[in-house]
Amino acid sequence: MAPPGTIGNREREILTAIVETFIATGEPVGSRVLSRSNREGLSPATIRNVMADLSDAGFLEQTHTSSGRVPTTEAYRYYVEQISGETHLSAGDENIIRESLAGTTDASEFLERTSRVLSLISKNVGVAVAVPGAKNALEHVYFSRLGDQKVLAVVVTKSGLVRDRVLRLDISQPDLDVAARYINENFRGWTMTDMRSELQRRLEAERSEYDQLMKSLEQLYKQGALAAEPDAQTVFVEGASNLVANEQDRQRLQEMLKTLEEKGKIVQLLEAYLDVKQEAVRVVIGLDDAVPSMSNFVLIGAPARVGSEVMGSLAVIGPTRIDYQHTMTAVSYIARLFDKILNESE
Amino acid sequence: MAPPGTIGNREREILTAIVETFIATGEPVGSRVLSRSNREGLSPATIRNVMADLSDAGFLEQTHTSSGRVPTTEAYRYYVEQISGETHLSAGDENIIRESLAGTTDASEFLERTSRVLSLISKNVGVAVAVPGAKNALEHVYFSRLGDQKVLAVVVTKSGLVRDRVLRLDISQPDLDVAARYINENFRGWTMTDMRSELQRRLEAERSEYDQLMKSLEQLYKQGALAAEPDAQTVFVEGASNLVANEQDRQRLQEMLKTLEEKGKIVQLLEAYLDVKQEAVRVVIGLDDAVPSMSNFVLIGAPARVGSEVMGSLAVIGPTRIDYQHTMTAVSYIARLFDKILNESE
DNA sequence: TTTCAGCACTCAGCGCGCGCGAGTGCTAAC
DNA sequence: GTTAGCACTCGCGCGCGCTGAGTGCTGAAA
Repeated sequence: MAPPGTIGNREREILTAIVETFIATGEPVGSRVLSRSNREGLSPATIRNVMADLSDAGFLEQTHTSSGRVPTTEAYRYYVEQISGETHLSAGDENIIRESLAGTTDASEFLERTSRVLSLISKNVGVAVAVPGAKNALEHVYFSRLGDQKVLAVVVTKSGLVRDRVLRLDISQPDLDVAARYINENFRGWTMTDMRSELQRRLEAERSEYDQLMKSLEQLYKQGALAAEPDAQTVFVEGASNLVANEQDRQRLQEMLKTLEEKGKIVQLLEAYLDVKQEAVRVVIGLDDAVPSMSNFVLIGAPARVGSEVMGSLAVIGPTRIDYQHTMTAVSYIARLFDKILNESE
Repeated sequence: MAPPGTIGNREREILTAIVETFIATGEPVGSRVLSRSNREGLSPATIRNVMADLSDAGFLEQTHTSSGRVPTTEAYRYYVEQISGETHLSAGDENIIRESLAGTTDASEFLERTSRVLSLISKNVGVAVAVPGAKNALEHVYFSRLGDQKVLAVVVTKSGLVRDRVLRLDISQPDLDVAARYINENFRGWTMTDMRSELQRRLEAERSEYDQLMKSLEQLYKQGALAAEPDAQTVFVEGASNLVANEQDRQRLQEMLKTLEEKGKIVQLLEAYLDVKQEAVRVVIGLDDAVPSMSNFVLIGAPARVGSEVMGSLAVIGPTRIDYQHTMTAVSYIARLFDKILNESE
């Protein structure tokens, strides 16, 4: 017998088999079925011994003394380590993805569709968020007087992210044009964050002169015309209805749905777990420390980037007994497609 | 005894009492409780007689022979007819509404928040849709070349609806400016629909000349720069998680959630049932012919208008045992507020 | 004619006991 | 190290009877 905590070849094989059959059936797996599907033809008794060891090592649990075994969070972590590397996307999935995402030109639209595609393919919750834009480079701004006291502000980033808002301000169109020209000429190519802080510095410094331009800029700035906080519209969640099938407890189901409605929480979740610096698909098993009701749920996600610039992230949220292989492949494929499609037109 | 089908004074009073206590408790109501709460002090036996009549008339149902009575769809319809007219918004609700909606300047933002506010107040599903914009008057368009082959198109309507999209096109900025100026000078104030058809006519007519302007316009038009189809982003649904508490059947729950995810279906639902020409709050009881799984659900909605122009609609979707009085008041209040807030700055 | 007390009847829900069967751990033999 | 055998555990489904809320009906009082 292997020392507790360690995993030998035999153990690994059986653990993998348990995880896979549990994912397939959703029911605790016993030694009998396992022995039948085992190609080495081990007897149930032998398997029981191994299972006992795996239980000691913390990879398996029993709902009650005489039930089959259920993989623990640890078991899934181990399982995912084993399988990662292999990738093959089914033709059907590839079709769905290509059809839904072809012809997309801007990041926001791509991400919105992505959430839908992911939910379709994984039969779970697909989410996507577009990065606040704070780190994006400014392409240009555009101000336009609307009605009596309303001003439309449009901010466009190099990466094609567009964001508009209507402000309650009373500035004439010529003044707006001057302000826009000032920003476009001085700050094109700056990140939003840098631009904001530099602008603020200049406003402070030149307060004394206080000409019309500075006055307009200050008003625009204060009303958030150039703000870059996460925007509610840039979080996309799709397929929440799939949770109904995957969570029996009504109380928890309701809490999870509520969480998914809070866009801010989603952003937080993805930011906390997805290391945007790393390109690969990331699998987080057990989301309970972020969202208590999601203890037996996982996040499979990846950053969405164009070249080296991070534009957002995409992920699938599903129960621990999700099809990891399948989902990881799809996520990774779409992440690469994102880069490819959005790069080709720059 | 009143002839079957008709409702006398006594019957009406009892029916109202039944509907109200059922809404409050959610459990079939029997003759005993009813007699206790009845201020005329009728005995259970008498009430039973009346209840039998109401059952015959199709206003009450029993889940089984020896259970209390449950109001039918008909009963709710009758009940709503009775109560409509009275309105008083609680101070708490008014606060929530004022706080959430104050300072909103554009219709889209207002409607988005409205869906959240409605879901909070009614503890049910709040929805809001912004009208496609087809009937909105054009304020101006704005085209901007982004990257190598990308063009940003922004369309602004008089009512403050902004809509942007990125197109894959290769037109120079000067050409874009010419095109934008052409549209702004010729079509400002036109409805989107009229503008589109007139533009198409001109394109056809002047095809022979085929100068650069016409060429740009045609490309822009074809890529949908001026399109006005319903946009996914202009449908707001909030509070879907509240359904968990209100629908016991998992199958149906899942179907309903799925329906709420299909933005198109929501638009359809509101369009079908809300007569935008009419200003008042509309209550639709039993949504089964539109959505089979929503047979015991109701829609309480109103058009959102600025002056006489319809900008969208807002509604609450909830179970038949919703607090009609309360919800209707909130919906009506917000609809009026919409007009007031968005009007004052034009 | 209307109201109501009394009574027999219905039936969902609940708790209880029981047997089935899947699955286990342990032991002893190979 | 492997495995057959065996005693044991325990969730689950089923049937049963009781309880209590609620009904319809009848016949008497107002």
